[in-house]
Amino acid sequence: MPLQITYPDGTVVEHPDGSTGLDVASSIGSRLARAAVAVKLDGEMLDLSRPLPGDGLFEVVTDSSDEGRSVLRHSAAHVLAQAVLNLHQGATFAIGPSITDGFYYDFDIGRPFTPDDLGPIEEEMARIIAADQPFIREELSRQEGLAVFAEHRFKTEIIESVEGSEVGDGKIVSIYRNNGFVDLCRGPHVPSTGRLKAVKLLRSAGAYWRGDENQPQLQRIYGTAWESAKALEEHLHRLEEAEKRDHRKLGRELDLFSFPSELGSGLAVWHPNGGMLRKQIEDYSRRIHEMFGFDFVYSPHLAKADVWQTSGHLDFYADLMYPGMEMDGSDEYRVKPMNCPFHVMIYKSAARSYRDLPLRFGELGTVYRYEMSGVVHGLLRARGFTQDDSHTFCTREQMPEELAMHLEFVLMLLRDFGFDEFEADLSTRPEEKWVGELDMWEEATDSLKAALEASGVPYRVAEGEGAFYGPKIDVHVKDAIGRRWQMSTIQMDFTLPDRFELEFITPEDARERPVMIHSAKFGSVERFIGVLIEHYAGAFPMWLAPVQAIVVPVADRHEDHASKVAKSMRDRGIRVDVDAGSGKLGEKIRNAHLRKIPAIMVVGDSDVSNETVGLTVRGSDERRGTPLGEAITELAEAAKPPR
RNA sequence: GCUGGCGUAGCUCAGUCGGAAGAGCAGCCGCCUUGUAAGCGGCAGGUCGAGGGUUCGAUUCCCUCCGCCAGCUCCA
Repeated sequence: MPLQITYPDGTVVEHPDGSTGLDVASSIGSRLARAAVAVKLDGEMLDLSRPLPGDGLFEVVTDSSDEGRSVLRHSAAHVLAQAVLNLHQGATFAIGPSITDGFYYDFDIGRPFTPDDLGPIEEEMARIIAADQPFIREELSRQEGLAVFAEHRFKTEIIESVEGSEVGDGKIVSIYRNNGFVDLCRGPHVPSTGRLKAVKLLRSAGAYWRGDENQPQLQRIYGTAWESAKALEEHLHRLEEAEKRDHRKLGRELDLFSFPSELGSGLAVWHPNGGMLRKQIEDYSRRIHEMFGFDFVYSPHLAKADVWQTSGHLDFYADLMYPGMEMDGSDEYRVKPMNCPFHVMIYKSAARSYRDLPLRFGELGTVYRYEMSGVVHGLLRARGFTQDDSHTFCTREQMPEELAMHLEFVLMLLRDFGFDEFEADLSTRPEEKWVGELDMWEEATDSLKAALEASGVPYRVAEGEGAFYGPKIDVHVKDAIGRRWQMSTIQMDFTLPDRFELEFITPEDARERPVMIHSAKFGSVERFIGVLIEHYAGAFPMWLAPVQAIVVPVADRHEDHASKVAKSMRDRGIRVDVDAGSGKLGEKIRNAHLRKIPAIMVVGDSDVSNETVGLTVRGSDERRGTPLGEAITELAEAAKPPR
């Protein structure tokens, strides 16, 4: 019986029984066949050399598609394993998947890899690739599989744990052989090792078996593979560019902040430039909170341990909290990891009526969390940081409208900071541990969903990933180089009002519990600034730039005039510096560029006599002889915050 | 927390197989008086992350601590 093969354009073409993916691809075109690394039949990926198992929708997976690269990388991972096993007597191997932009493989060679190990492994891989060994697929029974990998405990464990979703309901395992090397693998693979044109190993690191710190630690080697040397080059170049944006590096270069080791890990100090940047951001936060009807509150940095007991933090969050402080004879105190209990106290400070609700308490609250030492990472993961935190207390009836408002709020804020691509996660009720009433969960989840639908933000539902105390929305942004960052969060809470026995008086003079919405719009101010620095590569829009303009006198005799120009700019609210150094003009211009100051104003003889400046605004050309008043008006306009 | 790699001047980095610590930039002082990305000369700057050990002698070797970097499922 000939196969009825449907092409992506809908045409159906007959192919003889036993035709392979490569046969079909070749019949379509030789270029396509050359670019092919695998095929898909009804969505299932198959090796090129495998006879098509039946009729279906046929697609060619080419080497420069995401799926194709993933096949390349997976095959490269096999070659890596082959090389390591060749080179290291007694080595065993665990898993080696393709990942975004690369691949890795986990090994146990009885010792860690050092950077010096990578070179020889790469050479061995090059040898295997040059030999152009074919990858051959075989299917074995579970028993046979266990026999083949009897000496490799991790492979054995994988076979034993294979679920019904795997090949043949888990009764059959597939393996790939090339030249004596055998790996357990679902496939598909490229036809032969020679198809790997551009492979590079990047680094080694420890990694726990199955990601579990109670399991043995394996040694992982990371690498990357691309369809061509050029694509590999481009990728390495992108890595370099990302490195240039590193907020820790830019933070030092632009003199924004530092992490003095004397203070301890994860604790930042803000220098004047960073302080100005941060002030602009926090001022903006206050303005927009006020706009959306939030009240400002303030709370201390520590509180009695009892309150953390009541809130549940000591039961669920103690690992991340700094240990208690006890003065002789008095109560134990804890530094705050969150602001919620304080805002709850403010709620409780008076008898609340339904007429008071919703109550929205906002605070730039600094919290401290003892993050594991290995995860501390500049501003993006610090141990002391400030949340633009709010807690909204409202009735159940008000909940949908409040949630929609919170989402509108965070989207406006993120857009104002130059992010325009969003993705949201809607995390729903966990299967097992949860509190509150089922219909309340459903109502809240539906409200969050409705708010997301209305906003037009694409979202995915993270089934069961909500906290035990309520569903939530996390908003992610894409930055200038396409990376995804989690920023804002809007979180329902059905447990704190209970734990603290919050009440309000209803129109019927009954007592009822309010519900509570936690929300952090920046997430953490520190982290947000870290992301902003990387997004803008340190070249902030003018309203955020610590120094917005610099006046550069051409020679000493222009310094008085430069000061006057600066003064009149300052009067218009522009943050301006004068470069009164003794250097040449070129040097001062260069320094201004390095400081990423948005506007440069050069003043020389003709400018003094004509009341003009040589104006260069970032992104546009120099304009010699611009009238001073015109320049100032223009810059004052450009320096205005979005709201 | 765990594994590995690191820690030398404010910054970026040389160097010492155990025997007097270096460069560039930045800083300071002079000269130059400058028109859009580095003018020239000089000076100063380091308990070689901290503590302990081995040694005649430690920045170098060993141990502990502090700090930094990468990674620690994107599941054959």
